[in-house]
Amino acid sequence: MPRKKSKPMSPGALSLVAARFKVLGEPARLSLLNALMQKDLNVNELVQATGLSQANVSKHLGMLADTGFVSRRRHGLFTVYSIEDQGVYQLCDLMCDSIARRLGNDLREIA
Amino acid sequence: MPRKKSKPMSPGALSLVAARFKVLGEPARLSLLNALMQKDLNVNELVQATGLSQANVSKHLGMLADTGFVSRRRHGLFTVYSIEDQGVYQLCDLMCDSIARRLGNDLREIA
DNA sequence: TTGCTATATAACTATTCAGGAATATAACCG
DNA sequence: CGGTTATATTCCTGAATAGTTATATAGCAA
Repeated sequence: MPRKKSKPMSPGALSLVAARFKVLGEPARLSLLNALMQKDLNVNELVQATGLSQANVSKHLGMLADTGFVSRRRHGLFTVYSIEDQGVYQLCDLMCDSIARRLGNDLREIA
Repeated sequence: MPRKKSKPMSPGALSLVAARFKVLGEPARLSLLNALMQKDLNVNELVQATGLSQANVSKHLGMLADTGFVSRRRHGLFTVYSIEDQGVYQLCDLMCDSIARRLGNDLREIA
């Protein structure tokens, strides 16, 4: 039973939305966000939390900041990052729900 | 003021979630989903609705079906697709909200 | 100033992947 | 059966981009 709720998106809105989903679609960036969801962290702490290289972390953080998902503030030598777009919590929760449903459906198909 | 709500995701969960976000992160696929959000459509109708080539549409539909976002049923010669994962409605709504907030913030920064 | 640490950026490489062209498969009709 | 339509798939090429290495910038301390 289809739901047919939301209004259709314009082509412009579509590419904006897609671009934003794509930012969340990289494991490295999602890993950074995941770490920041626990507490604000500086770059070196994020390097240790994720196991990524410093250059790679900085690059992805730059992209996350440019797209407004995180914000940064300097604290002496350090740059501390925090979640800026609180929507990422719900987005990740929803996606996890979606995966849980999918796993349940798959199991049913096998059985 | 940070929120710190969700529990941290395991590396395995992270890559699953990222992979799923990535599926939504392609304009062509999001466009197909957007069309299907209005009503179920067959491949040729989706070709016309999106302006994409038939091969391209079939390929993206295959990926959307493999990941459980859409389902397909054959109807004679036609294959009719429909939204299977109802979560895409909320996901798109949330992302649109996120964009709206971001645009508002940007304007405030300029002013 | 020099030196040190933290972070950002630039240049390069390698991989991923979207799109197109051609072909294959499937389902119907005569 | 052959023919036609609808859809799927295969192969290829080009563009986008993640990751590495090296370097640059920023801030602090002596």
